[in-house]
Amino acid sequence: MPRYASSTDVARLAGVSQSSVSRSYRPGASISQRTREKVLAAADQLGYRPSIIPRIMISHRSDLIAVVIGGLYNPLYARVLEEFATQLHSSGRQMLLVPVDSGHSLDSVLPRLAGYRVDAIVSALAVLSPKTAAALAKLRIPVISFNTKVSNAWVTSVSTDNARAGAEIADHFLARGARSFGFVTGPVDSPASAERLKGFRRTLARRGFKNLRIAEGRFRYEDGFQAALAMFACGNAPESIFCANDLLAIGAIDAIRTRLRLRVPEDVLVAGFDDIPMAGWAAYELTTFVQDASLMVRETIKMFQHSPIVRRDLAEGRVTLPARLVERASTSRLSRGSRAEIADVSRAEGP
Amino acid sequence: MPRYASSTDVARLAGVSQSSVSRSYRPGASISQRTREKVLAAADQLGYRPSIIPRIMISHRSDLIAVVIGGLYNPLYARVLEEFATQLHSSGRQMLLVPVDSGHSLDSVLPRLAGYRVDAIVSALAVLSPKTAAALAKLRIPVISFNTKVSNAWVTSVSTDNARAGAEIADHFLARGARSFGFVTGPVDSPASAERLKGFRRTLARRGFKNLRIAEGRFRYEDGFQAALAMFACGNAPESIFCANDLLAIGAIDAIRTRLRLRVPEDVLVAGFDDIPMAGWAAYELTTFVQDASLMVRETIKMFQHSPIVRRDLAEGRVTLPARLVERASTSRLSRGSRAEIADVSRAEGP
DNA sequence: TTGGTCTATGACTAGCTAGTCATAACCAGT
DNA sequence: ACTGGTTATGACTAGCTAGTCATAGACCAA
Repeated sequence: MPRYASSTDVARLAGVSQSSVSRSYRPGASISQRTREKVLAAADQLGYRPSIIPRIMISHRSDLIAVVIGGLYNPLYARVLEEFATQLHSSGRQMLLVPVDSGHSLDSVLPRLAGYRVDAIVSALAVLSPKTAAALAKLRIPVISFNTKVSNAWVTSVSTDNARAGAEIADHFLARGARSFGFVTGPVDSPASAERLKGFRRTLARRGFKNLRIAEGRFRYEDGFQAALAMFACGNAPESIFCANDLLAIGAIDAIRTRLRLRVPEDVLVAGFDDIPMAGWAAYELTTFVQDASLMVRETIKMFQHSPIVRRDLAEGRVTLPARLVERASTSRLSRGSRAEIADVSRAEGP
Repeated sequence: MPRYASSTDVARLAGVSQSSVSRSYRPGASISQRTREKVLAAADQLGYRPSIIPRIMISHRSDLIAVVIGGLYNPLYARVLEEFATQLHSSGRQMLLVPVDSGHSLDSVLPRLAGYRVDAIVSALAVLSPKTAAALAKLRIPVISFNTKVSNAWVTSVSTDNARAGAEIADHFLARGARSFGFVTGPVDSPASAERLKGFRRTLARRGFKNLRIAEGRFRYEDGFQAALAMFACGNAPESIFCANDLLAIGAIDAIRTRLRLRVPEDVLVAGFDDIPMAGWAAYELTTFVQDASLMVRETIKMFQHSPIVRRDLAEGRVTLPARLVERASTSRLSRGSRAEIADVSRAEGP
């Protein structure tokens, strides 16, 4: 067991009081050069570092921020996590990383986090049921829901304007000449996916296109692959497909090209969401929406700088950031008429 | 400031002693049903959860494990991190995530980690200089170096048998008929990359092939892309390329196909390392090596179950795991003779 | 009733650091 | 030498929980 040396141990060895040891580590404290040197020499010999554990008890501040996250297979989340770690670290706080299975609730980990007296919880991905929210309010832990709009006195949220993006891509497809449309969803309980669909569908309807093929996915490459096959299997193939995220879109492109023997973008336009690094790869050149991870994280961290009690009303507890469309080759042009025959996919398997 | 309720608060409200509150949360403790109910009701009202902070002071055990990691842009690392989080969590420990820039030293974060009295440090990616190692030994914090062979009384390591894999892929290329070879490295200070190259080069030499083109990369897609262009730019193009990781390999494939207008695998065989999800994508079908993340993490966690003092010799502090070759289409066949003319890449830009 | 056993409860304490307060040491000016 | 002010130091304490120990109360058998 790694028994850490205490300031008392150092004091004994240096022949001074514990107070002097403590002072040696506080800049600006009233201590003589001579004593400080004695202390630091003794500390070095014992491998002493001041503990912040007692301070947590006294000050009720742990500088620990719990980040509850899952789905790191999605590079966007990996990126967001790294951004969180970096920003928290540089503001002198530590990140307690708590894994959750996608869609799982915070409930089961709450007691443990409370036990460590975390200063705040950032919940990306975990479900925030009203019951959980109530429990959090009782514990008085500020919670920032990342990318999911929930909000009460103790829960605030930072998210992207998904509906707006859905509307934008609809007009983008129309401007490129597409006249039939498909959408590949995320998991049914994903509000982000639902909002993207809503904006997409509403704008299409407003422009007079009510027909929208929808295939279900769960945010993974394989789902996009299968969804594309399913969409093209029963005739009436769409000329453009908007996918709830980039992994789905890339899966769809691979299915369209390698199984259906169609071309992207000549035969089908495909767009995604997130702008993960793979979207820029030469094989895909995927049109997508950038979510500014750095900004989102910065806004999230701002959220718990000020006590939730300071906030005047709930609206202040909600931040919505725009997503920016990045146009790439995957939606550059349709070559109507030259469309190749759709390959037989009756025996379609997974990739 | 989220002032957590204390057991004394609960005791006062419930009209019992602090001891009884504490006992109410310990299964098997000597407490009457009636009292426990009173306590739990009061606790619920105040939103009380026992703090583990005082226990850390008394028992010298924080159940905190620091994981120092960077390079999450590489899906392998994201995967490993998630695995760590999950396994640590299910063994009742918490993960303190510390970000580092690739290749940076542990030194700068060490005082902070010591301040939180972490039970152990897992270092993936961070450099472990002898000086740092000495500091760690003084602090008496066990350190497990993940995927880098370092080892002294307080530092143990878990890594992959990289040289072996390099040898294996050399023979694989030879068996597929390749007679010229290229290698794309990781950053110069990456031991993993160096070992993979070493095994690859030695085996080729042993089989009579001394000529090996080497291009430098830094583990990213863009580097693989540029490395491939550079390799083919000055004539003498290799028939097979082994890349230090999958991102490099995928970048190389994209460059070979979209810029050089050559085919993979017909004109060039390409293999990578890590088996990230993208390696299995239909567009690439990349031959690569699986590192069993789950097993590596399990072995790493085992490392700090037993005090380093218990270990009888240094050899016990080093675990090397095999990497398994996954053959996919990217190395399936060369069609010698039919090789297309290499496109002009004189004005080659990034992807 | 008495003595013994068992259960339930409360008082007390270890563990460590940063801050408060009191005091000791030192210095300069008179 | 003495006063007043400054600087350096030590004693003491808050903060919270799980464990130890002592004791009060309940219960049973004799």
